[in-house]
Amino acid sequence: MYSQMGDLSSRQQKILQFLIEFMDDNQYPPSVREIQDGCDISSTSVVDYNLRRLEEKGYIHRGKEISRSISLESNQSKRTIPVPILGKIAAGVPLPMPSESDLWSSDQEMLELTEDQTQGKKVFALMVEGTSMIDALINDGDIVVLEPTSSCDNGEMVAVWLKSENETTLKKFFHEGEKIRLQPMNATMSPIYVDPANIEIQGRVVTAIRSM
Amino acid sequence: MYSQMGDLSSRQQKILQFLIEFMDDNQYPPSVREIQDGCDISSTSVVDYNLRRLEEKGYIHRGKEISRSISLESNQSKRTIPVPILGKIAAGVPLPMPSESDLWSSDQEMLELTEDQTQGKKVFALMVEGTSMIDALINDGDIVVLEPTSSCDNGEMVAVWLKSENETTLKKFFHEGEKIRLQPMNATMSPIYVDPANIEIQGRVVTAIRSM
DNA sequence: TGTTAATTAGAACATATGTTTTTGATTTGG
DNA sequence: CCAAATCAAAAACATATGTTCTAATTAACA
Repeated sequence: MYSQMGDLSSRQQKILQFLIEFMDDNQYPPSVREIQDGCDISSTSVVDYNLRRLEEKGYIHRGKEISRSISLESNQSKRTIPVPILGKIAAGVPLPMPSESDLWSSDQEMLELTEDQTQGKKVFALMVEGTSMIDALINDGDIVVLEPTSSCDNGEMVAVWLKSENETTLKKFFHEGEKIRLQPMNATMSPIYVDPANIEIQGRVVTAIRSM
Repeated sequence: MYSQMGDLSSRQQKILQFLIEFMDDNQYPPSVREIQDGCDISSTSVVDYNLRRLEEKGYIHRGKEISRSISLESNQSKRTIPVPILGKIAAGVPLPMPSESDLWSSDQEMLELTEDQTQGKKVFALMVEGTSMIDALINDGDIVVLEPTSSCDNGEMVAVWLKSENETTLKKFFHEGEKIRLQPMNATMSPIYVDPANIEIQGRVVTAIRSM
């Protein structure tokens, strides 16, 4: 009996499912006989037969005569990058500029992000406290991921330290003549114009994440 | 001769380094004899000895009498979960309720998320088009991660299909007497009250992600 | 220094494990 | 329906592989 999923027999599907679960639980691939037991198969040769089919069809890869050398061809879950949560960001509290050592100190609250989300950059994260960033569509409890920088290009979303206001905020940055325009993410909100001497860029916002 | 890195002998360091590289190249752990060759060690017993030390010190984990069952205890970058981006969500466009097969079909735009972000649930993702979700602090280009459901508890953030308005929107759900209150995330916005017969819950929002 | 613990070495052992073979059942296509 | 391909079962085989034993060597230490 064949199944809906492409060109795999029900037994091959079951094996593939077992492979995923097994390598999920343990950190190593199962042996032929463990597959046999886990999928209620009567013989190791049947396992071997179906593994060959799975390899032919490109679902897995095997090493010859090497035990536990099955690897999933598709489900290569990408690596994650540990990102330190350095602190909290709130109106009236300056951002702590992170040092190299901060980024690697161990007993730090950590967040696991994919490379997509860090964009390959060396980043740190902050938890947003309060609703003062609401015009940047950032709410209490959100996490913003920042790349340390003290300068930026037009149109980039940055964490800006407003000296006169004693406040750190997230805005889009535009250099316009003598002034700098800080544009909220929220299109219904109005921009503010500040003097270049009054601000200090503290980081470029790479990603914002909200967990419910 | 001992090294700088904590309490590992140079040989143990070399083995640990080899383990990382080997499991990076291949998708499975090395055998004792492969470690022996890779690290120029004269005997398998020496490998075994140092593996025991590495396990004692918490660097690795091994299964008894199981081949290639070494797993790294520290460098366990968590695995990512592929999440399908099933489509776009915009005002006036109903959400496609995903079927089981949709969630596993292959040639689908994919997003890699960590287990933290999916909260271990079987989820799908949608890209937000337009600014109609701005009161939920969701902007054009954002990605929302949803867990399929047709019911929910009070206070949960859900994707709601407003039949009369022919519109899908993201709101916090509150059952209040005869009516249902849909509360925007944005505290400056007002809630709307609707008749239970007029809505259809399409998914629970698990995470929202904005990439800059 | 001498004594103990840690490490290395070589060999052999026990079995875990991939592979093959043979035979039989089931399904598929004309 | 028949023939061919596909799949399953059981047993046996070959070796890959974790483990152990004993002895030698080196490092630690007081």
